[in-house]
Amino acid sequence: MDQKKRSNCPVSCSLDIWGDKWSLLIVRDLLESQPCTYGDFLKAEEKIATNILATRLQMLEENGIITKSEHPDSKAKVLYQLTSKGIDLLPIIVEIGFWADKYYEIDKSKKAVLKEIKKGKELFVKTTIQRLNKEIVKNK
Amino acid sequence: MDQKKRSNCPVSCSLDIWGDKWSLLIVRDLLESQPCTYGDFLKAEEKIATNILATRLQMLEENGIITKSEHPDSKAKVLYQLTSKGIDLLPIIVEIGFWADKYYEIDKSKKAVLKEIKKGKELFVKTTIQRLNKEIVKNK
DNA sequence: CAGGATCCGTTTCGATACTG
DNA sequence: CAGTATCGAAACGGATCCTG
Repeated sequence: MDQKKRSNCPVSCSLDIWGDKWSLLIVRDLLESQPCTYGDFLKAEEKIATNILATRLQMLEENGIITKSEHPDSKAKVLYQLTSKGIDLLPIIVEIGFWADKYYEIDKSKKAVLKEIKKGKELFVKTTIQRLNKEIVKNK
Repeated sequence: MDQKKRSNCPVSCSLDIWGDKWSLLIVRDLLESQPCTYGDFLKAEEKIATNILATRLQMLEENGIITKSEHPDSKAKVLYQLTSKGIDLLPIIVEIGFWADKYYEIDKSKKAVLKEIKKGKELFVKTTIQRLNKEIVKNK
């Protein structure tokens, strides 16, 4: 909401997401399987605490990266999903993937996915962004 | 040094750098102007505290992202520069730049640079990585 | 029962003073 | 100039408790 006073450097602008471990993992979870519930995030293997999760979800919403909406079935469940702005983070996550793949032992299935993406990175990024954007509308 | 026990997810692997505000800024500074001294980092507009800077430089060195070396002129000065592994972070920083440019008001000069890069991203990344790698050897 | 607020001991941050 | 030491403030994170 209140745009923090910050330098005009691109990196500096985006520190809320990239300068925070948990925000990064939330974005990753959403890019992999939208939409997610509060409980879905808690299930992730990195074990985020409930209060930390709540503050990060709020921050990401205020920054226009994600939105909340009701679950069609039960009011109790809340669905979180990326906005277009959030979806546009995909190319960055993909590049992080390439880098990690080069220097660390990563999961074999993830490795295979990255290899496929590399063949046609531009196309993959473009079509995935389109797909995710379409899915937003569906759940409106 | 001691590879932390961590999930094999690419994002999870690289949390030391991307999950920490200061590490990210250090990498940015180095990509913009190698090599840097301790004092150079302190001069950056984000005002990092000396103890924080020290811990981050140590961590980045342990992770093989940067190296320390003596200044040719005076022993008192220490030069920090990226390794090849660190230089390979460039594509990620570039993507962050594109994203920030799309959604935030960024510095005009930076905006112009990004526009140029966009025209030939692949080439820019490739030649810049080559240039930086050559410069490492020079200062050995 | 899912989402999330509250409490509280522990860790980390970060500003400044200080040392080699 | 390149770092350590100190110390109050802030953030973490785990358990538990509320609320619809």
